[in-house]
Amino acid sequence: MASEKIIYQDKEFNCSLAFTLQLIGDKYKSLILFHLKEGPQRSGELQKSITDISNRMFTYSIRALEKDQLVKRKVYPVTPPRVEYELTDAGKSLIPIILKLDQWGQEFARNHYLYAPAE
Amino acid sequence: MASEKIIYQDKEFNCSLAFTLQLIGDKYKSLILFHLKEGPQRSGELQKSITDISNRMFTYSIRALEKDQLVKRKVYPVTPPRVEYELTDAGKSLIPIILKLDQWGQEFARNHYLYAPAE
DNA sequence: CCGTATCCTTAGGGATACTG
DNA sequence: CAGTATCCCTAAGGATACGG
Repeated sequence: MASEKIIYQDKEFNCSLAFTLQLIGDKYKSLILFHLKEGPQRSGELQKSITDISNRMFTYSIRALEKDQLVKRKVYPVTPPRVEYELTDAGKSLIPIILKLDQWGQEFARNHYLYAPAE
Repeated sequence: MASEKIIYQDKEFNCSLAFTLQLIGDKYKSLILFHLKEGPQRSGELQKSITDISNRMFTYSIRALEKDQLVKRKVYPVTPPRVEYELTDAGKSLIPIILKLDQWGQEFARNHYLYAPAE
């Protein structure tokens, strides 16, 4: 049994699911992890791959993921600067679950006819 | 390939993961589904099982889940009223994934020593 | 190219009180 | 018991501009 409480950033979680959601349950973090699944990506490329994310939220989210050690940041000291992000082992361990969420959404959308008709 | 767009409630999603997150990626919805995994629950019991949810957010979330056909609502015409919620098939299909997220959180917390010491 | 800072708007969410 | 309605506040998030 793991019914003890999790303490993280001055918050208490009596359910580990609630804790997981705190880490990746927002609008962008799991999308970022998802787009890193093939390997390291340049910062700009990564940001572009996530449509409709503002610069501000991209930085905010990737910083949080970095602090939680789900992604690693690599800086190449060149001009102009080159920055790459890649998944840590902990980050990688989330990918199979995120893939399932993606697949689930696909099926749900198909079953409910939510796909826009192809042009 | 399923690279077409998903349209849902006047929003476009070019990634089915983003769509999934729209459905259950907030603070409470997946928690509610999670607590329904054993079977139907009375409204009050369900709400109590989710610590720290306000009445307002409980109603709001369960209505959304109902509209998305992830939970079913059963009303017994008695006084005082008795209302039960249970998972639909679509809702049930999410449980294995949610369980994995829960387990992932447990492990992560253990690896990072985030559990409060037992008393 | 990469990131920070600032300003501003909206949406998420708590507390309380009230009805069938 | 189950649910709405109201009020209010905080945090999520967009847009823009600027600096190393």
